[in-house]
Amino acid sequence: MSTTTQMMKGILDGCLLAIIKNKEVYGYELAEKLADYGFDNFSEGTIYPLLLRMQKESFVTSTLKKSTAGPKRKYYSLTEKGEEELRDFLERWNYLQTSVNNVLNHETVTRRSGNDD
Amino acid sequence: MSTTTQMMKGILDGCLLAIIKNKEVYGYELAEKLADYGFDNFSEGTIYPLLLRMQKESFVTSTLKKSTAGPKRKYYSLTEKGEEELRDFLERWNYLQTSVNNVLNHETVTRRSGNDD
DNA sequence: CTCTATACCTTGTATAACAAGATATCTAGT
DNA sequence: ACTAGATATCTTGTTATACAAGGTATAGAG
Repeated sequence: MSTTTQMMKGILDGCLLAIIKNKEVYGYELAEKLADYGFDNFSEGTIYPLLLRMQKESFVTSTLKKSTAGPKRKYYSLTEKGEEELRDFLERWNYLQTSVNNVLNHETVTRRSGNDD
Repeated sequence: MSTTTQMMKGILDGCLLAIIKNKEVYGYELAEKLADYGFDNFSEGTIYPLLLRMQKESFVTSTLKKSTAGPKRKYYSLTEKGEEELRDFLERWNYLQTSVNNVLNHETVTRRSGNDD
């Protein structure tokens, strides 16, 4: 398992949420399109289980549509709950970025008061 | 398990490397000091196994020193290999940050040559 | 009818964070 | 001496998630 793989844990789902919000997509497309954003290609064994998980949690819904060449595609779109989850992710991601960069620059922080989310 | 927990995977070790490079520290201290950088307190069940792992991989070395109040402290410092690992981590982290932020801003990336956009 | 590309899904494995608990050391109070 | 509490380290078992490897199915081209 690569080291970058570990860094994607808990981050990839937020990325998918952001992509789906922008534009209806199907799984097979995602596995390829992520490269457009600078990621290495993600395996289908990663994408599909994640999409099913997110649907189970009602973050996304799916509809089958005919393909021009192959079996039907399952297009995903964001639910209201998914948008909320995306907003939460954005907050967590920004906070993580700041904290990690603080460590890397040896900049300590005056602690937030009584905040535990 | 919290959602932020997942996001720390493969990131915490780089953070520890950065802290240790800056200043010799012992494990118990780390578990507390990370809060200064904006992180929630990390459990000792996270810190100690990670330090042992990094020592096993020769990223850090340790020396026991007397404590003013309690058992001996195991102070860790960076090896040459550890510094190299830290540089690698920095690169991976910066690349990850950029890629994730690209996704979140829907900014695709022109990969390699053939740029006619 | 076969081959290839497209499209989706499942099973099992590896890794890393963490909760819970075990162990040991030192000081202070009784 | 004994007890309590803070300090300090380590281990075991659980959980979440990325991924490799494999399976299934559809459609067009030859």
